Amino acid sequence: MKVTARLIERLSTYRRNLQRQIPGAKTRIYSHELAALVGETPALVRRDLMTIGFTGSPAHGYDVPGLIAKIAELLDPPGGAGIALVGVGALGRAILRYFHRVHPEFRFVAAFDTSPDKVGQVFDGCPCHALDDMEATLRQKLIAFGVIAVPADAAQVVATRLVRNGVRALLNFTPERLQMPPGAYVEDVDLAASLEKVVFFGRLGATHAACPGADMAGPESCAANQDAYASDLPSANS
Amino acid sequence: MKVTARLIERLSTYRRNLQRQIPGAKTRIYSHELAALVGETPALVRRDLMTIGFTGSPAHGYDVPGLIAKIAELLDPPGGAGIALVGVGALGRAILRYFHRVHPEFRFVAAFDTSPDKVGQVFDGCPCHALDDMEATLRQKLIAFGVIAVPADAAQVVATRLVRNGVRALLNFTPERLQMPPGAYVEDVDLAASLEKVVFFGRLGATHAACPGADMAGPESCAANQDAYASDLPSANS
DNA sequence: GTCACGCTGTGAACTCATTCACAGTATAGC
DNA sequence: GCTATACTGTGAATGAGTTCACAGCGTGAC
Repeated sequence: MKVTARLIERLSTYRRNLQRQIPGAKTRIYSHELAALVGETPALVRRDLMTIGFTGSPAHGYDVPGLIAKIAELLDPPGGAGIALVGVGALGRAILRYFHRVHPEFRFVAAFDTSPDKVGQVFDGCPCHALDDMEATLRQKLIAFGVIAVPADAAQVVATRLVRNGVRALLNFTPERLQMPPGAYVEDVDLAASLEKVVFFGRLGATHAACPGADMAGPESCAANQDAYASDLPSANS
Repeated sequence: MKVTARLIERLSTYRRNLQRQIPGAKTRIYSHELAALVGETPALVRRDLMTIGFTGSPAHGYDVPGLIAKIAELLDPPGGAGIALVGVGALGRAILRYFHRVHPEFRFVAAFDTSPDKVGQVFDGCPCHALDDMEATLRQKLIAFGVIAVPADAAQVVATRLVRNGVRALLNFTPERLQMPPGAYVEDVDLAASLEKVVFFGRLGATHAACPGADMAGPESCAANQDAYASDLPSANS
């Protein structure tokens, strides 16, 4: 089974979108339906499900609960993942709140910050420790995953401390490229670069009539779904 | 010039990392130096600069201020971009604060929320309006870019309203796949999927010794830079 | 019972992105 | 001035990732 990051990302959205359907309304789904749900092609959906070894039937498509279970088996760690957050600033707190409310399956079991008035507080169920307690806390709670939401200059230092104490993968909100030992994984979320893309392609779409096709080609969602826009959407006026 | 989203993303990080260097310390840079700075290959850096039509000299490499200027010319809209935020919850406020502090070049000129106690307030320099004022405000301030940080169910409705009133590109923090008219651009930031990747590949790295190479191949940063880790890093103990 | 349909599973084709590899060239050293 | 060096610019090779296209099959209609 060749597992790429893109595949994991898509599996995650498959599951999320399947769960979002009214439960029980549809216990089976065709590749083209799931594809429409997540904005991919039916062929890719079929290939992905083939890749993870989940098979459907030509007659009824794929079994929804079974697929959700299969994805869970693949993605979810057996005991539930304990995650640490470093940096309880505005971004850090937003992350804690967001996951606490929307994705409680990700358990943030410890946060770390330098600020004395944050240490000791509990943010959305996650206790904030002093940075000095990091080593002890990480080892005691067997934390294997970390989220870095500190200023860029501190990122590498923090990352190094995390991986030295059992953390094996990081979500990095810093623009810094982190040096990691082999085997460790870093997923970067670069908000500035993302917004930069928005501004660039938005400007493009304005000038030329086009994102797609000709010359300066915009990607992804850009003009995907040329069909069925406009009038027959959930109306939003007034 | 064939411009892809990946290219824009890299250009953004090239610039950010060049600017982060002590100004004036280095007015020229070689492709392999820039590559090391951003975690890419020298060949890709050269290809990217070639793509945007920026040339260096074999003797001295690329001119740093010139390159920064060239990227700015390409990425930055002439008048500065006016951006709107919809959804001033925890995530929305964090976004406002983050960009206000770290990237003030992105000007958030209006925010929108349903909650009456937020309307009228100013968050990090960005005034919050009622959702009903969206149409007027967007048109009056000529806002062309939007950031969606509302609950998933509201995302499509909000997106539709935005693009109907002049917004041409969106940054979408919702897992919802937005239906857009052709020419409009959506950049998705899926925090749950990102964390899911972290958990998955972190777990992999634990079990097998490997992310790279064999069989279940992890991507990106995973074990990139096997060199120079460990002891000679900015020390972080105690 | 038989037929036609529409779906899955998948090898092969294709497209896009990255890396290789080297010709061309400007400098520094001798 | 001439040679060795180290880099850029870029066509070609490679390698992912995605889509095509179709064989195979279970189901519903008649």
